[in-house]
Amino acid sequence: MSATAAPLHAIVGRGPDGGWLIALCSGPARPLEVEHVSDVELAARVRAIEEDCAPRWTVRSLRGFAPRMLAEGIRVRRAHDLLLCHAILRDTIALDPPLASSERWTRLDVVAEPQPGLFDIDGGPERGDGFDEVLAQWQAQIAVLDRARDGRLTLLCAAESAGALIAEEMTAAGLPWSVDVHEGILREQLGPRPQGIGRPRLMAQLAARIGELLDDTTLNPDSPPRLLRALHRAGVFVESTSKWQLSEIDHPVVEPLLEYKRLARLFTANGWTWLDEWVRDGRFRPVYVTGGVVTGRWASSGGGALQIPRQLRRAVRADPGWTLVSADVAQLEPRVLAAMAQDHAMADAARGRDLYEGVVRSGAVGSREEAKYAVLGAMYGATSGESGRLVPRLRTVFPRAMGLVDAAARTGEQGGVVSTLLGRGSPRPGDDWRLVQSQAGNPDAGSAAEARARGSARERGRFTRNFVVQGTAAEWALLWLAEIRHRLMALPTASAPAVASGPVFASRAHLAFFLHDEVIVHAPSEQADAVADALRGAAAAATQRLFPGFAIDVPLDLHVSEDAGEGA
DNA sequence: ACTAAGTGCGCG
DNA sequence: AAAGCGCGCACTTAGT
Repeated sequence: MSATAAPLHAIVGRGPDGGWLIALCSGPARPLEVEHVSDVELAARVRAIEEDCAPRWTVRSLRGFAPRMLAEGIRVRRAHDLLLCHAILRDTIALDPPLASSERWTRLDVVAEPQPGLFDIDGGPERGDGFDEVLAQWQAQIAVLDRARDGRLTLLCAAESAGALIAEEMTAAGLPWSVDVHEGILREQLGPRPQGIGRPRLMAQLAARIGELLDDTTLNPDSPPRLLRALHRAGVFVESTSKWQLSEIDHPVVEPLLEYKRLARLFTANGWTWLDEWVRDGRFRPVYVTGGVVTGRWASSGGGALQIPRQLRRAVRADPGWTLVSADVAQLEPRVLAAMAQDHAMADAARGRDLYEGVVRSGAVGSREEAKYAVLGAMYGATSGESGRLVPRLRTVFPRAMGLVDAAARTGEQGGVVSTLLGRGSPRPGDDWRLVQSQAGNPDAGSAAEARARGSARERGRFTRNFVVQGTAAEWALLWLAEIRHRLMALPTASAPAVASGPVFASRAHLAFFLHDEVIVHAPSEQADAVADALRGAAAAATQRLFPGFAIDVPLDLHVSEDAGEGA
């Protein structure tokens, strides 16, 4: 490698409509060499430099840069996304002062991008940054990271950027999706595809039956107010038409109504229209919005990628000669809580596959069901009901873990900010929140104002309580993803037939889906075992990275099969 | 005719 | 209108 000899390199390329696309190759401090290249030359230069020294490519947004490189068949190994890292470093409380906030480096909250392949979002090249501005922001971020006492924020920025790279790669590769299987499910559940407007046959039949049972043949079950009135007329006194309320009522209309709701959901959210719009060439290509949730979780835009109903997972099918390796973490969040709080008792309970059984063994509660309610209630801030009743029992058995979430809740209630393990900060309370709190402090404030203030304080406490756990779990997941990518890149290319996953992934095992604590890898069949090892090894590595020196089990449920259906 | 808010349900 | 967190999307209704 000639990396040490090469100067710090900046490539400045013209975007399609005259803006700038800038990539800085960072590395050890070296003289800066700026190279202007035309749009046509850009890909070739990136490829050459990547092969030469695998730098950490620094760009305004990987959402602009990565898809373009992938389309050219180029895959960069490391990157730094200035928009995403600006958001982290601006809001962190691990640094005083944090990075200066700048409008110019704040992601515009973006509209869904209907046509994958365009990259004019998030102020990509078209936003018109000057090179000096990008360089200055990069230097500001590097300076802030150098000042940090430990490497946590640096790790977080690297993981966040790796995540952004992976998100673009997964969109490019797509999730292999069988239109035939999907249509089979639709036909079986709903009947044939309706021509033009109108309900599918089985939905229409149910709607008619509901109308008869409620004595209103013009009733539209899709209208909650009318449905509620019709239910009341028929003597069904529910307060809303939600399914959890209906399911507690004993009346002949309940069954067809719940069935109607189930089918309506399938039809409107994942019916034929969804297939037409989102599945092309046997691939579902959702757009992931990395850093889209304040906790650091990903959001998605379009296609409801994060809400694929489990009943449709059967439509996820490997291509011939390929297989799907899926893995998810059992009870990630409480495991992360135990480790970040250094709670050895809870880590003991977490030993093995089922944390809830471990909680029972600890003696805190009597049954697995109770353990589940108690643990979820602890992380979400339950105060009443079954869950709220059980939470206090955990305080005596797991004082450190409970102390951590309780402290986070108190901070939030008082208007403070909390932080994940790697240093992502929670948002400050909004003006309206503070107004409500200060109004309650006025001498002439009524009891209603005080109740409102208490309510919103507790609400915020539940948010910050959950933030530290959800956010740190998201960090574990990012580290896992990055490590998976790294290990998959080390596998040889396949002898299996090439698949329709774009130039980079046609012959390589690749991440195809990610959802908070689970991944799906599309891999040549002969590499199934190697991929499974990679997923397990990556999980162990992520755990070591995030919780060095602390023993915590993070077991995976792993499946290898041709489809990603339940229990496959 | 168009938009914003409310409702309900899917996912973790 | 879940108790108890975080999301996205489709549909209806109320408001302009």
